[in-house]
Amino acid sequence: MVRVEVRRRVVPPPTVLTRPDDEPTAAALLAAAVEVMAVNGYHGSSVRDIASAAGTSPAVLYHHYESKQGLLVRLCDRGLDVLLRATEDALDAAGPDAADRLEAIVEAHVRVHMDSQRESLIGNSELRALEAPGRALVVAKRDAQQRMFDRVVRDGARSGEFTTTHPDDAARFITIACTGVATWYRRGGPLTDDDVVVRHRAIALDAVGCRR
Amino acid sequence: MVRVEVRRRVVPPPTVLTRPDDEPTAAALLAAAVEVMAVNGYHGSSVRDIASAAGTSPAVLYHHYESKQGLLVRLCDRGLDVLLRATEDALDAAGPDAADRLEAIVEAHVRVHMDSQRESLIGNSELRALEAPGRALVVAKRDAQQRMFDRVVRDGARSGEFTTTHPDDAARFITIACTGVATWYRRGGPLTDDDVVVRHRAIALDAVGCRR
DNA sequence: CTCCTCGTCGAACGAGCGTTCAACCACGGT
DNA sequence: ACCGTGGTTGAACGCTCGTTCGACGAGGAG
Repeated sequence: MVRVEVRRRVVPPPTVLTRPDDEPTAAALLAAAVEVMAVNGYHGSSVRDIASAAGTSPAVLYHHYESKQGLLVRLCDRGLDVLLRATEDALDAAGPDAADRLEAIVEAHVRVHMDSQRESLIGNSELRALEAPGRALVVAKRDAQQRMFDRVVRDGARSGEFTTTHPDDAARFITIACTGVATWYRRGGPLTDDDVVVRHRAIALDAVGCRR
Repeated sequence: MVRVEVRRRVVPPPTVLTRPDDEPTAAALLAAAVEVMAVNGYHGSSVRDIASAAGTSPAVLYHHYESKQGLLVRLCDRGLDVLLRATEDALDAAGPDAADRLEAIVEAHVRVHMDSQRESLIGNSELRALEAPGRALVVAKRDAQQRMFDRVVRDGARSGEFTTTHPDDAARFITIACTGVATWYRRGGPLTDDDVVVRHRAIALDAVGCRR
């Protein structure tokens, strides 16, 4: 009996797929996908729409990405990496006070959702369009992000800096509200980025019952 | 020259369209659409999916609704009516204290988003799938809902019951977090409906800086 | 009994979807 | 000068989409 390695073939040649951003066309396709999907959603955006927005043809999209689905996965994954990285960096730079730490991650989270607004929108509204393998990856990273908020709020509650009696729920409350910034923020609107950050830091502190 | 009335024909017979819920099949179609679209989104759900989930054929869907788009509009519209109605009723029944009023509308908002979870999900994530006329209607009702929160928080801030210095932002913060309940709440999960309500009332009060 | 009306439904329409592929062409090695 | 190679492309694949329509059959009027 001969055992044949069939599984491996499911994954296409990795050289181009694992580093798609080196190729300028791959990056253009990713950017175009962000643009188009943020407006019409995953199922509402056709491969032709995305390709033509990137100035190429559908066929070249398939030279750089496994499929439309693979493009979405890459897009969400990269977006979440940016978010996680920014939040981790903010925590590293913050002092030991729970209030400082909460303000730091709220600011990081909110800024990413303004700077990478469309990626964030897609990452949060197209979770259901992700098929199993990609979804697991994205959900894991979202959970990791949530856990950072949980930890900071829990620490503050334990130390008595925060008076909230429901730290995990308050943490989720805050995360959702800060993520929601991507849904309403408009560059050039009545609030500057800094305005949005300042207010969200303040409201988040209130939400955990921070004595100030 | 003869002028022919062509426009009129675009709109199908109105008797069935203006009161679709009286017809059991129309109601079944609406329920099926909620079920299917909550999972796959508007563009990800086909008319055939919806019709077969309702136990009928695509053709009968077009006897009860103008189009797939019309079905979505009706769905969002009805969902928002339920939400608005619940929130208005809660305000009417609440006392004069800003804290009581905020708790009342938070509870109403959260309960609707748990009871009509799928409708709420669709209404909040498929806004972009709505075409111009329907979208205007839905946006107007969403704004009305937001304005109720704005008013209550502003009143509390003016009277000094709430110490927040950014009442409108806090109101939006709260609305978004409470709307987000529809994205994570699971019936039979670790938290009962009442748990969720109690916690959201408490956190919302904290978020506006309510002295208690 | 006959006819006419009207709701119902299977079948089909053209369009657009995600995806594939064979032909193509520029180009580097021999 | 020649050939082989590998990225690029227009065209096409099979399929599913939203929507339409003509045949059908039950039921009331004459």
